[in-house]
This record gives sequence, structure tokens and C-alpha cells, in this order.
Amino acid sequence: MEDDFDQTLDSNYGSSHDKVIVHLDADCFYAQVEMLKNPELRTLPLGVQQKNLLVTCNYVARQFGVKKCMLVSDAKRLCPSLILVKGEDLYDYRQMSTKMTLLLQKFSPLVEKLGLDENFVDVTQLVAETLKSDFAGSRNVEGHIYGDITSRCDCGCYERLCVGSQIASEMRKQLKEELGVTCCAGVAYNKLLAKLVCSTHKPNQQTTLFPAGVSDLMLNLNNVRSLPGIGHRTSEILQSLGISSIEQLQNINLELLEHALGRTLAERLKKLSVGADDMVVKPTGKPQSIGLEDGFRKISLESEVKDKCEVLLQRLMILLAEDGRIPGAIRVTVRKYDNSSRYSHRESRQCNIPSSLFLPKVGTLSSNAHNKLLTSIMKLFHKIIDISKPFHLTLLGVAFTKFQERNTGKGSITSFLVKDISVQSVMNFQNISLHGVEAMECSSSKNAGKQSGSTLNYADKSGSESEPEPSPKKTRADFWRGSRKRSLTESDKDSPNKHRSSELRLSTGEPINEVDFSKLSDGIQEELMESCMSLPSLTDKLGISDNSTPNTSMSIEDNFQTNASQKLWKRLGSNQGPQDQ
DNA sequence: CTGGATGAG
DNA sequence: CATTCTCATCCAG
Repeated sequence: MEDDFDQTLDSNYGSSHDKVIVHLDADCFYAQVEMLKNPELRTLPLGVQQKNLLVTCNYVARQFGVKKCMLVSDAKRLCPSLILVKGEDLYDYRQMSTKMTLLLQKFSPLVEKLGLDENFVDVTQLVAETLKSDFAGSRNVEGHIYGDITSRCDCGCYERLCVGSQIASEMRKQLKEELGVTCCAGVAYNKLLAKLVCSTHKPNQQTTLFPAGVSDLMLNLNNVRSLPGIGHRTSEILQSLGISSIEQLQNINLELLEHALGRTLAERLKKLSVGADDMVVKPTGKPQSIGLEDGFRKISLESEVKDKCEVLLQRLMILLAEDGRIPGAIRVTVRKYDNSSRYSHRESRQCNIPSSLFLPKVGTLSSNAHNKLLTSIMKLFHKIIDISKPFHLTLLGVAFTKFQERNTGKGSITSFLVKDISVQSVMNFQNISLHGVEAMECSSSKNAGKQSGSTLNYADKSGSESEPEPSPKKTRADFWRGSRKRSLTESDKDSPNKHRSSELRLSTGEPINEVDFSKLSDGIQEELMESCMSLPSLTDKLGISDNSTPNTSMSIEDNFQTNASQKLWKRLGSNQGPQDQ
């Protein structure tokens, strides 16, 4: 007990080298998506703005000194030719994020999202299988190596991390070829180090960290703020203790730190400071809440509140239909204008809602449900704001929570259909009302002219997550296709029953869909809901046999893992020919 | 369970 | 500092 250090060093918490973690971080993600939607922007300085804030920009713009989280006005002063696109609506970014995660899940089921543009993948298993089947030992590292490797650890981590770097390289290759997205990757034996080393070479590069480089990596961090888990608040507390550097954090007395931060956080930060992290990669499932919010300068009338909420609710209903689950509660969030400035204070209220509002029961009128929800929202609003007095809001948000898993068996099939139908309806509507959006040049710029009629690929989503619904064969097949063949384009075109697989269709104007749906909601909403009601007629259209394949989903994971490692092995074998000795 | 604080991108 | 638009986790009430 007197010996604080024993715990850290002895029990090896978070510092064993037995795992291989890859962290992937898409380069200037929002800007990349915008450039995929409109490739003409590639060579121009591009910024993505939300309200008055430049949330990210491409690397052309960065040459002018434009940076993340700048005021738009400042950015324009630095770079008068800066092209700005609006990024308040996250729909396309979310869509691409889902595609990236799905692609990565082909390498391991252990994929954890961090925000929309980052993923952790635990590839320990795939590495082990690859090492097992690859008897010829010569290994080289793909990409950069961080720090020195003069002293090699004897636990076998050197070989594991080498293979990890090759897997990371393959992941980035597929992300680029299949989705058109460039990423950075970091490879290390825990999450913390994988993330930290990831950002040492940017953009579109990867870096592998071996144990000998850990100390350098940690001590080269500028300050404690660089550690994940230390935000501005904890940083202030540490500052008050005279701690700003990583080295200071490494050396501070643990009890002193516990006094200021509590035992749990203090111990965690102590370990993080020396590069130890025992957090597991927790597979990301469906979100626990789905919400939208809108910030603005001033709202002070109840009618404005109601209008805002109605628009938010309409957009939210689309996200909800895509998710496929039924919410049990709704929450309203506001931010009041606060001149005294401290920091942004939000208040929220939530209430339960009857699930009957969402059941796909024939005869349920959507406008009815919609109105009831809007009424609930306004009630919640009145719980926060006393409208008999003047008020000044700068933000309104609406979110659904407490999702119910749906019924087993038929129920889930039905919901599956409802989800697809709602999306299709929106598509159909787009075809009718908006004519000729833009030519789509989305993914790998090769295949510009995809056929436009097919469905969006939301079905993929339910494929690899918690629900055992759709056939995992797809995933496996996709993996093989993606990995063995150079041209994904060809194989996609060739297979007609492939309409559910991962084609990139970002530039078909999904945001336009959404916006237009909102604006014209009066008419459209009825149309959408009517479509949802007529379930039987849609079963034909959708080709149920495709997704209801009674697939014996035994050891799918094992299967694709095996295939993955075979494929990787093959690839490495053929690529390494000349280098082998 | 609710709502606020904090932190992530 | 947050600023944007989300989402998750932790914790006190």
C-alpha cells in the first residue's frame, strides 16, 4: 500500500502487449464527404461551416492557415477564395460513417466508433490467425514506425504489431477503394496508444508503435489536455495542482491526485500518463438516443418555438424510421441566453410516450401521432420555460430515447420493411418532385454512372449489429469481392441481386431529400405515411426472399475471420515475394 | 429514472 | 473559454 508504484508496474494493468488495436481516423472527414459529393471542390480550398463556425476544412485550405474551429470570418480573411459548404445537417456524414464502420467490421466484430470519423478495431484475433497460417516469418511494417525499435520486446508483440500494420494498410486501402475515403491509422497494443500514435503522421498515413517507443510518445505530448478523458474542466483542476505536462502527471503523488479528482479518475489518469490503458474495444451498437438540435441567435416567441420543434420533429421521424426501433421517451433541450457568460448551460425535460404512436398499425394516422408528439414537446418546453415572462433561447433540441427492442419473429420482419419503405418513399418522392439532381460521382471516381433506381443500403446496417436478421453471407461475399478483386465496380454491376450491398450513393442528394421533405412536409408526410401503411403491396417490390433467407447463421464470425486471414495472408504472400529472403 | 456536468469528434 | 451538432458516461438527487 505504501508502495504506490507496485500496482502500476506489477499487475500489468493495461500495459501487457497481448492485443493489437488499430485506430482509424478519417482525414478532415466532413470536408472529404463534401468533396466526394462534389469532386470539383477537390482542388479548391474548402471549408465546412456550421452556423458561424468552420468545423473543418480540406488540406488545400490549410495551406492558407485555415484551421478547425475557426470563425468563418477569420477563415475568409486568411483565405478569401475559401469555398464554404453548410454542414449543419449531419445526414451524409452519418451515412458515410456507417459505411466505414461496416467495412471495418469485416476484419473484426470488435469495432468501436468514436464520433463519426474515428474507429477502434481490435484485430488481435485476425492477427493470431494470420500468424498461425503464415509460417514463413519475414515481417515488415507497413507505414511509419514511431520511435526506436532497437530493443525488441520478447513477448511476441513485435510480430503481432507488424501484422497489425499490414491489416491497417489493407483497411485503409479498402476504405479508399470502396468508399473513396482517406484515413490515418495508428497501430499499438492498446486503445490509448493506437489513438495517440495515429495522429503523428497526417494526413493519409499510418504509424505503428512498439513498446520501445511508448515513453517517447507520451513525453512528447504537449500537455495533459492531450490525454483522452482530460477535458477543459479536469485540465483546470490539474492546473490548480500545478500539473500541466505529462511528466508532471506521471510524477505526482497518487493520493494527492485522488483528493482532487476522486479515486477512479485519478488512477485512470495515472496509468494513461505512462501509456497504460486496459479499456477494451466495445462494439458500437445502435445509439441510445437519436436527437436533433438547432442553434440560433434568438427565439423569444412560443410560436417560433413550436415551428422550430415541428421542423426538428419531422426530420427526426425520418431518422427514427431508418433506425427501425420504437422510442419510449422524448426529450426537449433548450439553451437560454446567458449574458453573464460563464459557460453554455442547457436544460432538458423528458417524458414517456406511448409506443402505440409508432406501431405500424393500419389505420393509425401519422398526422395524429405527429400532433401528439408535438403537443408533448410543447408541454416539456413549458416545464422549462415560463412563457408568462420574457425568454431568450439560443438552442432547441428534440431527442428520442428509451428504445424498445421489437418483437421477435414476424414483428421484426415487419419493422424491417417499415424501415425500408420509409426510405424508399422518400426516394420516390425525390424522383417525382426534384428532377435531375446532380450527376453522381461519389465514390471511387471511376464508376460515375451507377444506376440510380435501387434502394439505399440501410439494410446493411442491421446486418452486422445486434439483430440476427439478414444474411451474413453478404458480408462475407463483400469481403471476398472487395479483397480478391481489384475492381469492385465490375462485380457490383454484374450481380443483379446485389442491390442491398454497399454501394456508395452519397451524391444522390440525400440531404436534399431531407430538407425538401421537411419543407414540404404537409403534403409529403401523408404520402410517406400512406406508403408505410400499405405493407402488403410492398413485399413484392422489395424481394423479400433476398433478406429473409433462412440462413443458418452458425459461426459466421469464424467464417469471415478465417477468410479474412486467408485473404490477408494471400495478399501479403504475393506482395512480399521480392522482399523475402 | 431524471437531469446536469463533462468529454469525445 | 465556447463557438457547432451531436452522442456517451458518470453522478447526485
